[in-house]
Amino acid sequence: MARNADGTRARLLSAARHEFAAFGLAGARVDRIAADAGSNKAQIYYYFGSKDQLFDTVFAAALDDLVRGTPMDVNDLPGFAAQLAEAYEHDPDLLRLVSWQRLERGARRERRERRERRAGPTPRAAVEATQAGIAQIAQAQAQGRLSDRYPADVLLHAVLHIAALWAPASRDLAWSGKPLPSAARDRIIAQMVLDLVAP
Amino acid sequence: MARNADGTRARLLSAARHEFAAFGLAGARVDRIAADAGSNKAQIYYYFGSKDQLFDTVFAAALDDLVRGTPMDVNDLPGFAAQLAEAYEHDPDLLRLVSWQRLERGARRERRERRERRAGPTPRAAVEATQAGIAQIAQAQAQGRLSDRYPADVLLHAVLHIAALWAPASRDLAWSGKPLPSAARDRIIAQMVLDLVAP
DNA sequence: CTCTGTCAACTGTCTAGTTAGTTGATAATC
DNA sequence: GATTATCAACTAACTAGACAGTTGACAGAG
Repeated sequence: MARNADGTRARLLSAARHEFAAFGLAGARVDRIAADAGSNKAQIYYYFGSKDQLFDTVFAAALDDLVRGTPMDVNDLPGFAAQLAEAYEHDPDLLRLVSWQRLERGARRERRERRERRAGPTPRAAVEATQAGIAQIAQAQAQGRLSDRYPADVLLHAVLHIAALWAPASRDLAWSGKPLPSAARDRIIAQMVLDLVAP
Repeated sequence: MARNADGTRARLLSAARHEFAAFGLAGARVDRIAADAGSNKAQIYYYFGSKDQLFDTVFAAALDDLVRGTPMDVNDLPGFAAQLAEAYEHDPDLLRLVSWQRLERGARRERRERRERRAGPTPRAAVEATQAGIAQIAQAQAQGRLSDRYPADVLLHAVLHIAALWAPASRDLAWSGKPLPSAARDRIIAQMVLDLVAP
């Protein structure tokens, strides 16, 4: 086997991303990740330390990628939401990872676990982008370019969730199942956001 | 220990509900459920057949309770959303169960699992209520009492998600963390729904 | 030679599911 | 009304496999 540290690391990360997205932290199998990456289980511990740390690394990378790849445009929140929806469609693992992270690595009391498993660190780039986004929205509201019916953080939160409305991880019983074309979906999402932010 | 089949079954269900809400299907421990219920592991298999079936039972009961306890009022969707939000606040396990169900029991391809674990059945009462709700919304739209900017199923879907905006399982990085009073939260949710449904 | 990357095999623990047997209530039999 | 049979409810102990994490050896590159 050719020696290639960066390549192995990247293959492990990619395999871990798929595995965690599919099965979550508790359901993921370290052996499966190693096998999928064409590597060895020991490599995972060599490179990432533990299963939990591997998950945190995968999650942080995914979120940072998303934030960098789909920057918020405060002057076009409807378009931003539509772009997000397309990112989610293009990579269905993304929102699943987010959901797993909320459920399994969030700040819940975790009544009693073997090892005190503390919540994972939040990815720096994503946190900063979010804070900046809230500030921009607040400013636009102050200038009357956006409705101030809602607090800025609530508004951003709502926009992010509306963008995720079509993701498989959001589907509920109200879902007819008939697949809406991307363009139509984007139009609906943009219109909904417009309904919320129009001054 | 007094013998009480119904009581034991109920205690097991309640313990399972907490356990599954906290840890999900893969993370839940059958032994813990039995211990919490003050019962025995074998009773779980006696009453429910398997861990998966126990989860499905818990989930169906939770969803049916919710649907029955918070019926949709097509003439007051904003109020309906606010009521939902209060139900979610009152029982934080509810939306966690829904999230776990989507992630772990949904119709995903499940790349390869030991046993062919097919997706769980959808609770009858909830499905019927949802279909009825969509029909009512469509009718109200046809009569001009609700905006027809959005298809009826999309509208209901959006309303359900907006109601869940404040649930811990939805919190993302845009979340400031400062707890909004229930009344203020309900007002915001109702306003958002109004923005979407006003003709 | 030595350091880094790699891996097969191993370990101790955990876990879903099973089993064989016990207990208590109810009901039939004398 | 006492004795016995029956069955549902219950339990402790067990099994077989799965799992996260470890080790020690080995190989290629500088």
